[in-house]
Amino acid sequence: MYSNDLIKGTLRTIILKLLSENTRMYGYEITQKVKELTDDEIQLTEGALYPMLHKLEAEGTVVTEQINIGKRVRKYYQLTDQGKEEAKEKVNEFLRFIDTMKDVLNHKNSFQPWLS
Amino acid sequence: MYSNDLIKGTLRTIILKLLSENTRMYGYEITQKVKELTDDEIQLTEGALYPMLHKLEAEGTVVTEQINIGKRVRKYYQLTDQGKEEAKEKVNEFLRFIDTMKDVLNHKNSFQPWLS
DNA sequence: TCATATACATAATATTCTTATGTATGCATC
DNA sequence: GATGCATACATAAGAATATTATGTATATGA
Repeated sequence: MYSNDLIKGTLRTIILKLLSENTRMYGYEITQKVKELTDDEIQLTEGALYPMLHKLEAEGTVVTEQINIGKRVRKYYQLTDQGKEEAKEKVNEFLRFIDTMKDVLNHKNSFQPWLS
Repeated sequence: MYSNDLIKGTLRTIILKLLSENTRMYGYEITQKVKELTDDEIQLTEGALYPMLHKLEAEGTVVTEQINIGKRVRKYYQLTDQGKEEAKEKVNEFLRFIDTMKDVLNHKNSFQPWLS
């Protein structure tokens, strides 16, 4: 498990990516998929996930569909056309961003002969 | 320039990395170095930077030294031993994290023959 | 029956960021 | 000498997003 603060700012992008690959998913399914893909290293918390899903819906990025599974309700989320577009952009931007971050974090920033 | 929300959660790690390579730096210098390293793609805002530096000082991660440059004051930040340790950990953890994120964001998550 | 998994949700709080604002010096140029 | 830009610090209000805790309820296997 990573320390929590690394995940900040990535939640939206993760959700959009998964929805862009899966046509439709429900909240709990998203948490499980992320656990699986990251070998338990990233675990989404419900208190962050559900508010974000609601926000995406309010924005028109996703639409929902409620399905009854036995007596339980399951709420599916699916990208709108606008959402699909946004997903592509966000994912690409994030991939570029992490390459930039790699440059920063791998870079030797100064020559300090007294340390060698 | 990246959209702002990508930078979230990375500020602390960026600062620690730069300080671990440069023995000591002042706030403005950090903003300029990041601009330079990222070809202007990441620009730290002062409203985020200074509070974070103050927090790092309060935690004992860095110590400060004020230098007079003409009539202006410049405040240098330098990692403590504890800070050096933390810097290594945070940077390594972040590099691992972005590899994990790459897995998530590059992964084809399901086989959907009706889409091909 | 008891624990765990599935499945949703919200509320209080904390953290961290943006945006705006303030102070002040140094320097080049019009 | 005024004006603008760069240097250099700082804080405050507000927004966004996360954590932690809690609540509801069904399903299932030991």
